[in-house]
Amino acid sequence: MVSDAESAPVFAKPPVTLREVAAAAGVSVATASKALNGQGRMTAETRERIRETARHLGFRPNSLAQSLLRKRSFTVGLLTNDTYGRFSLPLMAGVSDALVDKGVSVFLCNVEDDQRLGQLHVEAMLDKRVDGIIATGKRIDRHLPVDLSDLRIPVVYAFTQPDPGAVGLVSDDAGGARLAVEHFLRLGRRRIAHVTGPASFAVVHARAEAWRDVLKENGLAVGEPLLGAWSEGWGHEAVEKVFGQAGREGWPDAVFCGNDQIARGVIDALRERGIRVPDDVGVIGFDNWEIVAEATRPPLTSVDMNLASLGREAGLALLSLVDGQPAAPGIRKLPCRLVVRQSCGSPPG
Amino acid sequence: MVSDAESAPVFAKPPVTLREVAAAAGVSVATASKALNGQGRMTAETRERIRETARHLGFRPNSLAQSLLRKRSFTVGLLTNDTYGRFSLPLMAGVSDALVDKGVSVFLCNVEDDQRLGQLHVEAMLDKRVDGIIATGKRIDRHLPVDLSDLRIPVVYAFTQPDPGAVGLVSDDAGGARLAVEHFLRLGRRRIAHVTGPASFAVVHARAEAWRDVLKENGLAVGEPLLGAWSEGWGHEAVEKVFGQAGREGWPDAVFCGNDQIARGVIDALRERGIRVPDDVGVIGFDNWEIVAEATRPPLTSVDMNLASLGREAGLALLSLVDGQPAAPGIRKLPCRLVVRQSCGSPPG
DNA sequence: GCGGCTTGGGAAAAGGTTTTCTCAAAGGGA
DNA sequence: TCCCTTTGAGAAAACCTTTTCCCAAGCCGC
Repeated sequence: MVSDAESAPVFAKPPVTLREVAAAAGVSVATASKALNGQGRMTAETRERIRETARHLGFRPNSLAQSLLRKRSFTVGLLTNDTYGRFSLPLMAGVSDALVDKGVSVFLCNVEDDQRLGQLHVEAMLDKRVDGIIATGKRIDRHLPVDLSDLRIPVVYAFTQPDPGAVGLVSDDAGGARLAVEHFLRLGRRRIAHVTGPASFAVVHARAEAWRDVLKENGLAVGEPLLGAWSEGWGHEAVEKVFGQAGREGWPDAVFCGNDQIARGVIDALRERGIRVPDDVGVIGFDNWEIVAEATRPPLTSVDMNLASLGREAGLALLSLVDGQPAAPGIRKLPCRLVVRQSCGSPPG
Repeated sequence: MVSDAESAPVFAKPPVTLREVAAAAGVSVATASKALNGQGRMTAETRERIRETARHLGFRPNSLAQSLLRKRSFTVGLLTNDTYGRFSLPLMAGVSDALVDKGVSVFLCNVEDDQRLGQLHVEAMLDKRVDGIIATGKRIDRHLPVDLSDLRIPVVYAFTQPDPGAVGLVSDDAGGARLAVEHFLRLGRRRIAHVTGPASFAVVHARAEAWRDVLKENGLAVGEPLLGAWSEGWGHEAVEKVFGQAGREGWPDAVFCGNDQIARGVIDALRERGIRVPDDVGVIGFDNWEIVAEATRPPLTSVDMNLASLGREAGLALLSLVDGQPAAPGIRKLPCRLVVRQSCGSPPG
């Protein structure tokens, strides 16, 4: 089909410049620029002729030159230390999604937990004149290993601990927990246990407190949450602790879990003890990690933190900051939603 | 500590330019440039004085201006349609890791399976004068929804189907399968079943063929692989099919699974039937998805595709292409490795 | 016929850096 | 003392686009 000469990968042919377009159309570069940008005054036919020439030549303006002039690169940096994790991913997709339509590209910077790497990435981004930075991480209550508090460009924090005075977006964990517990209550469940992660996580306390609050508001007995690891194994252990003792009548009829892996462990352990889910006990997880939630038997009802939306919001917030809109500093909490599957049963009706 | 005036986020202060450094040092910009880049001729003290001035002023060259001039942006694009998946992540980390030290930043572009989005991202990257593009995806045997075959910049394909004549890096799935089966053989297992994904995936055939070959080479009976879905559920089903019938003597003593989720389903189903892992049956998975492999009971031995290395290699390959080194086109397969946990038992000795 | 206004379009600067060319001064040999 | 070479450093072009001025021609009213 194509000749050898053409099929050989020749990367040399340089892109066509505005100067060439102008020459081909018989005008000056100034006029050409104005024609293409809808600026300046000229006859309609001149404008159209230039546009046609540009189209024909496949002209695309050099972003580098534009950025240099406008002092705006249409580029932002996304800093994360959660490269392998499942939190950053939907979040990044949301950011990218919100920005691509506005012609903004995203530099992905994985800083691990390495100060040096963080420094390196931030300097590279600054040198490349990013318009702003979004910082994200695997924990809502930890800082990235890098100081962004004194940059000359705007910074938005999403799903990570913001610096004081900065704009931060996080999930409303307490609200998410309420969603779960109130769902149980609507289904007629009354003895609702809470099995969650380690005390060192802020979200553990936020969710536990909300769990406690809802129970109190409804005049129900409140116990202590069971703190452990974020793992299936801890789910098993917890079931042993709670269901391994005493008479059946003291058992919970619902377990609200701090994440989906714990919930998975809980469900498996319950099944192994012959306790039926959802008939005897309802279970709700957190994170709505689909690949886990859909594989449990029965599929797991779970709280979704809407991370993609969080990412989109973060992208838009950064953009408006870049445009000079003063954003209200402080932490904004975005609502979670409950994804109902089959681990809680149906209302008694 | 800091005054209000200082703590207010003022983004205005522009970066210091070479011109300012030159003025402060009492030389021309040309001399300043040469001093900082180790070019040109001047007295050692002049050079050092300029460098000191630059350091003191916190001068950092504007990458945009440099790129414009050098026609080299130290920026590459990473195209993927696997934003939520677990394959792209380690791969992206590897790419970023290989490039950050060379001052190269990575644009992350999530194209989903959307042609329009792909086009949009590619054009944005081209406009921003990326030096090259790495294409990656969730399947080794599918193209991204975008044509990269005729760009004027180098492209490397990693873990996705390359265009003919391009440079492609993939995992050696056959080699990985051999690793697994040979591990079983070393442990004295002789009746090795293979439960894997749908026939529409090329890797399914590559791995199954390697499985078959190793068995043949060792003079063992070869059956048909069991094709199904990439899910835990299919793992359960498969166990039922294989272990649900006939006498114990016909049962396999090992199951090689096409991914870790299937393996997890297999292990759970075996346990539920009272068949012990690894005593009665050994199990090996594929992907080494740690969060799954470590949560199975017992923890799962699995084939790791070394995706981070794949990413690093892809990054380096692209860089050498950008530097004008002609790389051998075609698909290069990178070896897998076996991560041994406890689902296969110990050698008989 | 002339001053002023509009219209269509160009020249040039700006943005920050690199690189090539040029040039003046100094030094050395005869 | 004169010529040639080396040394040290600056001027200017180049990269590509945008934008601000500026200018010439044509038109209006008077």
